[in-house]
Amino acid sequence: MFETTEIKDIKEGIGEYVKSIRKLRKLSQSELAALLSVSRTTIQNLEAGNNFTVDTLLKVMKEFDLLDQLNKHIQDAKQHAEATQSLY
Amino acid sequence: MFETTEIKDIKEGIGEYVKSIRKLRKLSQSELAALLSVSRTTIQNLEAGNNFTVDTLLKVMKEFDLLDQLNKHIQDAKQHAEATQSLY
DNA sequence: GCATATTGCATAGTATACTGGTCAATATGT
DNA sequence: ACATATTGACCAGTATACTATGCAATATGC
Repeated sequence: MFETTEIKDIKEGIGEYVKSIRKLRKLSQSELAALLSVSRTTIQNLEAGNNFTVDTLLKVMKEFDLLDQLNKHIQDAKQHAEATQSLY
Repeated sequence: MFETTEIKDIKEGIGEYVKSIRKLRKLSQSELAALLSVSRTTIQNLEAGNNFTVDTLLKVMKEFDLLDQLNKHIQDAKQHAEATQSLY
């Protein structure tokens, strides 16, 4: 049907996700921030669902070895879009 | 084994992906920018693989009805992380 | 070929994400 | 209970994403 998810929902979901994997690794916000060379405030805002840059999110995902997986998703999605394109 | 994908690769991949779905919808950068109430420069930078905010990316994905799908991915990933957590 | 639309890139000003710091409230461990 | 660590929230200053604009290079359509 129609889109029910809002941008705010996604940002909050990402924040909760980052928090859960950070806990999995038994890291404090300060420790994670230090690993990524960003401030704790940046981690705090990300986890709180405020606006942030992709660089910040991707630094987190790189730290947690999620970049290759994400890259596959993006490449698949791109291939799908380009395949659809070529039908016309 | 080890992570081979770099942050820059992801941003470029996202840029190419956005460009391909924009073309699918037969929109110019200016038209998409107007739909999202952002500047063409912002779309240009996103597609070029420069740094950008999640708000910008999510506005694009919302326009292309991709938020629900993205939300599912995030919730699944979060569930997985929390399930792993509870094993300890 | 030509005219028009679109794109890539640069630049200056504005908005805002990021930084570094502090403090109170809340967890955590002994 | 207590001491310590962690978190959430705020604030002032800095870095940078976003805006608006212009222009050259490249597509697109006639």
